[in-house]
Amino acid sequence: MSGRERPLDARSPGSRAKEIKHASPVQCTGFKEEKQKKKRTKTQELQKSNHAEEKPAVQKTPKEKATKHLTKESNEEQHMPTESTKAKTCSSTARSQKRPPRNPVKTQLELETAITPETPKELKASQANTEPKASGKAEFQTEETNDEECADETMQKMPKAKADVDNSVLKSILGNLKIKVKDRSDSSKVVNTFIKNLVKYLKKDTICFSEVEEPLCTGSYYENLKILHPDEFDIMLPMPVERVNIEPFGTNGAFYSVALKRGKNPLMRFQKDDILPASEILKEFRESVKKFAKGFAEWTMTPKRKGCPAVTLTCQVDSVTISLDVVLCLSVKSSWPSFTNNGLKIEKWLGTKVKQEHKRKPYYLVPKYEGRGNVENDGVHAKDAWRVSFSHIEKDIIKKHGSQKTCCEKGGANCCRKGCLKLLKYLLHLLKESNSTFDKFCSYHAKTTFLHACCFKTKDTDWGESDLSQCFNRLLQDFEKHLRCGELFNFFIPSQDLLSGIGKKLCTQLADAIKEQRENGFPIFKERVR
DNA sequence: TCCTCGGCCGAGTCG
DNA sequence: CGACTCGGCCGAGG
Repeated sequence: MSGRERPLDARSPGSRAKEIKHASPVQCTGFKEEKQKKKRTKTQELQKSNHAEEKPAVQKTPKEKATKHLTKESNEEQHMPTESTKAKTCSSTARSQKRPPRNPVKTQLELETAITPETPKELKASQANTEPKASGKAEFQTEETNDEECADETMQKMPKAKADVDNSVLKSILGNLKIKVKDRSDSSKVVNTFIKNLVKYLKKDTICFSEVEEPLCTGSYYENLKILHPDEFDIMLPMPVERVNIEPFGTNGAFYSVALKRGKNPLMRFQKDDILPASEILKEFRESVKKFAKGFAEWTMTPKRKGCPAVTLTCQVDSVTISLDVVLCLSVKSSWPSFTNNGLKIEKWLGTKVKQEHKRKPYYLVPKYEGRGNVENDGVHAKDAWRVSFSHIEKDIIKKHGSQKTCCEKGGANCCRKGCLKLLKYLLHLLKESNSTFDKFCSYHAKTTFLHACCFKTKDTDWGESDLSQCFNRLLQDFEKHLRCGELFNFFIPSQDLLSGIGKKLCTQLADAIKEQRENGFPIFKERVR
């Protein structure tokens, strides 16, 4: 895909907006083990000596816990603007195409037992239950239907039993998608070490990038949405820009030409004719990373890809090739571009306060363009345009996805939102693998569909843990609808249609493929297991 | 149930 | 005094 995500803008928090400085994950890498040991013993000591007063590690009683939470929340509110955010890029898409295919799912007892024998039929049958009889319109109407038709429990149980079957199948698939602890540990160690040192290097040994801020870890790995292997990492390195002028590049509101207003920003040296040329900055950044990476023999630079904002490096960890996208971006702490005004419609889902908090965060600009770099627009080359990114907001929303604060927390009800999204991503991944003409679709399409769906079905009870199958099917139908009408608007920038660059025919094909899977009990999931 | 990682904060240290 | 580092705690996930 060619880049397509777009973030919006946010009102700047004033001065403190930045401080993403403290300990980033990256910081505490190498010492982690030692640290943790120490930590543990220390904690024990503390507990013994009961020196604790408030925050001590003692929290044994629920009461204390509650107190803590409260404190924390209030802290959060106060520090809101500080929260680290990340922007994500589309790079992952391009990357996924290039990455060596790996077999997704390994056979697992769990799955086999769950799926049992004559899968297709059984699944199909069960599915028939979950779905409304006719077309896949509003699945949720099933509920109503049920209410009407079957007032008595037995009737209600029937569909439920089948739904349970579906759920168990899907859950076992989700189980297979989990990342193993050791894999996660191994790869995060490697990545964190590299990034930590890269940032140090940029700060101390470069001029242009000396002001780089704490890394923003974005992308599915850090959203706990990564499936199968921890093999893709997206790290954004923000450069603060105090005052900038941005002018839309093109008409969809996702791309901009950027000019620094006067000041002593180290990037100023790149500015020509009131344009901060993305291509040159990216080039310089790439050089710096390259220079640094020479000291890390295990990491290999991958060739530059046109229109891709990331500098990608790969590293072999055990049998897995990890790819790390490092994206230089501009961090803008002023209000989001006006194209975002009608986006991020999360009021009914997460509330207006949450929305306001998000909009006070900075937004990011990544050196990414669409189409040919030579295309000119008001004297600006496309390759020098920047695309807005709101990955940090996406990450935050996905982490705090409940309409109730306690959703998926201890003591709160669990929902199946993340499960649904993981399954959708996985299905898309498999379909792409089976048919290379689907290359243009990417997981960002899945994520965007999901976010829109959350705004439509806003209650946590709309995504009950036990309704996984129903919710997943509903999400798939949403996706199909978007595909059939060729419209999937950027969640932050509604004027950008993420499907606009993809042929209508292709969209329809994908919709058909998904429908087929849905109606036949997802044979593609099963092929993987056998 | 216990462990690891990521995220956040405050204390401590350095310049 | 501010910038940076370290250590501790917590939640999510496995």
